Amino acid sequence: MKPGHSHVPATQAFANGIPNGGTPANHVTAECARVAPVLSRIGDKWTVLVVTFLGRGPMRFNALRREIGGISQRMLTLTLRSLERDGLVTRTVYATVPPQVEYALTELGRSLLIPVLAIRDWARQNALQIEAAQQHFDALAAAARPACGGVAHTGGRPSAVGVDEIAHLQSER
Amino acid sequence: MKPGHSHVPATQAFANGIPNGGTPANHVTAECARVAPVLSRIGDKWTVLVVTFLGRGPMRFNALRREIGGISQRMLTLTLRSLERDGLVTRTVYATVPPQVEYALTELGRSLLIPVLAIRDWARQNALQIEAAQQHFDALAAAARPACGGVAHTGGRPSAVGVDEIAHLQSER
DNA sequence: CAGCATCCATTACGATACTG
DNA sequence: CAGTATCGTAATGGATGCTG
Repeated sequence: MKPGHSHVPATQAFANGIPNGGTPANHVTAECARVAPVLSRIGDKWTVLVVTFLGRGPMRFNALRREIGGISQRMLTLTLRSLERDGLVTRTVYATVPPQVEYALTELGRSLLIPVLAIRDWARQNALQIEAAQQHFDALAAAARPACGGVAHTGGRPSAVGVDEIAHLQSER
Repeated sequence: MKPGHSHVPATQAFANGIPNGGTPANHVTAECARVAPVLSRIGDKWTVLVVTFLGRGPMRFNALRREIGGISQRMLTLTLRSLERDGLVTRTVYATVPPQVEYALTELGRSLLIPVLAIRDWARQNALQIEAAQQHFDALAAAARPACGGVAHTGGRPSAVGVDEIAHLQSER
């Protein structure tokens, strides 16, 4: 996600914070208020991809674009800007004709690479197991829903986060 | 969230001397297609929080809600459902009055906890450095942008991402 | 207590067109 | 080549009200 969100989960907690109610969560929420935006960055659609690609070495804009494959120019620009802003990548402009811009991880960026690769590897290793779990879950959900029989209420599933998830990609036109 | 590259020609060879060697490049894109949804899940607004809290032990719905602090019921439900669907948490209903539902990490969920905590710790350790980088970046951006009357010199950079978020940079005070 | 359903605002993202 | 500007759409997520 973009770093734009003004609302971090902690605001409400503190607004409601009863001094006597004694929620043990105070330090936790304060902490995650700082951590949350970083996690949002990690989890947005392209950051991890970009960082891992840059982890192989410096790259120019369109090279990155081509390598990554599905990213729009806009999103690559935005992602790189955010990363630059966070001090995770450097942007070096060579005043040539045509212009060349090279992106590279900073030291901080390389340190991020380590846990990021760990997550990626976890995802890689457990992707099949997760898919299996999903299918199992969906099968049970379908069985538990006596939808058939004529009355089809609107839609069936909200599909907000859960069931859907596999769709929506424009390949090309 | 999911870059379902249905195509992505495997035309590219890495132009930067990547330690890729003989591995076909399309392997990478196919792989990240599987990895991407997992990363999206990780990066959504609440998953990491929920997983880390559950990492401490099983918890009931409203306990979780209270602990986390800023989460709406809807999002907690949705997040837990997704996690359950992915086989990362179990949901146990006790047929008491009033009903009790307990959530706990599965084995898979606990294995996820490891890299997730690594990321969280990274975020924690580098939050200040990132904030500093952001302020530095924003300062430069502001300096490059003449707010009034001045010279509109080329080189005045980003207005795309920057402006909108400096205002909201502070999460809580 | 746990949880769905509905409405609604904000945001993310892709496509497209234009610039230095 | 490497962007920027603008638009439309889809997804995200909060608030509220209803259920067993």
